[in-house]
Amino acid sequence: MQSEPVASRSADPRDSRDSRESRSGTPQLDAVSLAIIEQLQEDGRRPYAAIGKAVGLSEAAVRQRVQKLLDQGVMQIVAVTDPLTVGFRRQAMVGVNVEGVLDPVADALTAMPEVEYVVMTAGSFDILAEVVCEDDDHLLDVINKRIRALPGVRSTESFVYLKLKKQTYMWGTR
Amino acid sequence: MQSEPVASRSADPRDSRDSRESRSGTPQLDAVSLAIIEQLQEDGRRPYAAIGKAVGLSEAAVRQRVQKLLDQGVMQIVAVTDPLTVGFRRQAMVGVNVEGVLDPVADALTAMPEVEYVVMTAGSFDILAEVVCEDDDHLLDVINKRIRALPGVRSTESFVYLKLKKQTYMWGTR
DNA sequence: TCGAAGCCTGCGGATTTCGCAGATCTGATC
DNA sequence: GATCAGATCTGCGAAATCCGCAGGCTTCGA
Repeated sequence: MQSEPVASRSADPRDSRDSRESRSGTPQLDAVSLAIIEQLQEDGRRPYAAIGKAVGLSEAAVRQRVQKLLDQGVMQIVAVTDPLTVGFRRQAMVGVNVEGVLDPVADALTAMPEVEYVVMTAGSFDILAEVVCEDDDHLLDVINKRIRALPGVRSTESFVYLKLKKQTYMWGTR
Repeated sequence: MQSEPVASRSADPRDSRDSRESRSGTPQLDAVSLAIIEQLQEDGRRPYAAIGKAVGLSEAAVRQRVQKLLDQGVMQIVAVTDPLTVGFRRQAMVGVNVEGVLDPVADALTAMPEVEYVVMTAGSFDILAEVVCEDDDHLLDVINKRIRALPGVRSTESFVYLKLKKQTYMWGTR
């Protein structure tokens, strides 16, 4: 989860227990957990026994691993849709430029229910945020009154969605 | 199960009856189906009986509706993760400017396995594409050798991800 | 009026989930 | 090297869930 180089993985006395965490707090996943995730990326409701057969583990072991992955927040099993199908008529990606530290702005964006996706980036924007709204008024309100009003926000640029062409969640399956 | 976009729906002339389609080919969802989707956005593995109790339907009815929603491609139930956690070290959003028609370029991007997300936008980019790669070399290769090489691509701008702050799939839950 | 289609309910039987106890393995400590 | 603690896996009933199917109700058009 961190852009930090993983190079310095020396003998850290602490990271013995648990599933070995890097200093960024990101759990280290072994090949079996990756295989389980891959199975669930194909079908989030696949039975544990079927997954177990595919990855070479018992049903109970798969169940425990899945539960742990969910608890740790490594993955979530959810229904995804095209928002346009579900009644949200306006979506946009908003590029944000920030003065000073990024985190307060990123946290404020994260707290907004209309914001589905927040990522800090390197490039001509500091933060990219995806906004899902019901109509133009709503979108305008979120961008102009709420996002641009945040302290530290220097400027924003919006990209209104015209058509969603692809949406996948299957890295690992390739 | 398919890497097919959730967005694209088959404009089949036959299914005029069915659950009533608008001319965009998008199935019209009633309040109950929306409520079911909402339940599954909270927990993709929630039992049908529990969903039925929440939306006022029998277990079998929920099951049939869910199956239909999946078949129609309205929603998918999948595991989602932060790719950085799962071993993909470099991600970027790529803004693309196109000369002429957009669709050939958008389709070419959609066909690339490293591209997870493609959307046509209004604004200073014509297309936004999210790229998931294993390392810097891979990312560089995709952006410079593959994307920029597409016929019709006038220019691109990349935003390398530093940290994913938020990722939700819960429209309707608000 | 009739038939077809869509959607719902109820109901067993097969399957899956769930909780738990015991076995195994690994690393840390002395 | 002996031992202990923690984590993980397996096996196994009991409970819950999933699944297919038959039947009822309603709508719509011939």
